[in-house]
Amino acid sequence: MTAPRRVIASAVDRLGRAFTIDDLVAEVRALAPSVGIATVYRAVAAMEAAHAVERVGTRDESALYVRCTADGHHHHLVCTGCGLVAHATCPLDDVPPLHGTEGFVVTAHELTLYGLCAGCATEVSPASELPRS
Amino acid sequence: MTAPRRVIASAVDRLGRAFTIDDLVAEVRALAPSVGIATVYRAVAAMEAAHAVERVGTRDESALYVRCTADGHHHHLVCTGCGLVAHATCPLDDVPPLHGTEGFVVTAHELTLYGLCAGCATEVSPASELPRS
DNA sequence: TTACATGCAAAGGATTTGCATCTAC
DNA sequence: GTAGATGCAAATCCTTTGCATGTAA
Repeated sequence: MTAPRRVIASAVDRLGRAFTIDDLVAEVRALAPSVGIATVYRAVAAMEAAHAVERVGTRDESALYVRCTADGHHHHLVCTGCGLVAHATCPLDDVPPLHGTEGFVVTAHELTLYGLCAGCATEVSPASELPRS
Repeated sequence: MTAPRRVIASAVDRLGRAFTIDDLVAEVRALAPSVGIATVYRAVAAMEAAHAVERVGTRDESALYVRCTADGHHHHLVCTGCGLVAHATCPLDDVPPLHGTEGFVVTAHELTLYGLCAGCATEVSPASELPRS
């Protein structure tokens, strides 16, 4: 575990919300200005392989990630106002089969929930956007 | 409605499965070799705006699309073996709240189901992969 | 006609990689 | 000492855009 990796990991923790590589680079460089972009990309790839972060889509042509604190099968609830992320249990666990499957055997699914967090829900402007993919 | 648009639309129909722009360009050029890549990108963007196709993720760094035949809110079931796509009703319609939301108001969700179609489920090798995002 | 579609090539932008150097263990 | 990490710059590759031309209505 090298110093840049430590800085990157703590930057992800400190962000506490969905982030792009650019977001993360900015956060990292606030503390360690010399860290290269390639290093951040490589660190995020490693964290993704280790299930420490998960890609939840795309924002402005860039990959969007969230820190994955929960173990096992779960999903993410992303606030479209501020990017805050919460974990949610899988609502499909209780849903038996699936309609319209036409002989399909479902082996996996991807689910991301979007909404407004308690803070953003009470604000005036419903905020702009966040993801796309 | 120009000739290239017509060719592209029918190519999407003929594919009948999840496709990348490259897949579509190949299919289009089998019939109309002179069609430019930019035209395909523009046509797909128009079809996406018209809800005729939907982006369901990424495969090999390229956007992955499916043709959207159903109206209204629905999801897609993508065969990881052959890319065949089926439509599925939303299994979350029946699921009331959500656990672990911590004050979140859910306004939208993205769900894509993966599995094996009837044909691929009976084959020997479970096939490789398909999406990523 | 008149606005929109097309094709080509160039541009843009995120992400990856080569390589020499450095660092953790 | 050695494998892996780093940083820089160059390279990749998907996607978009400028522009002159073509085409549908």
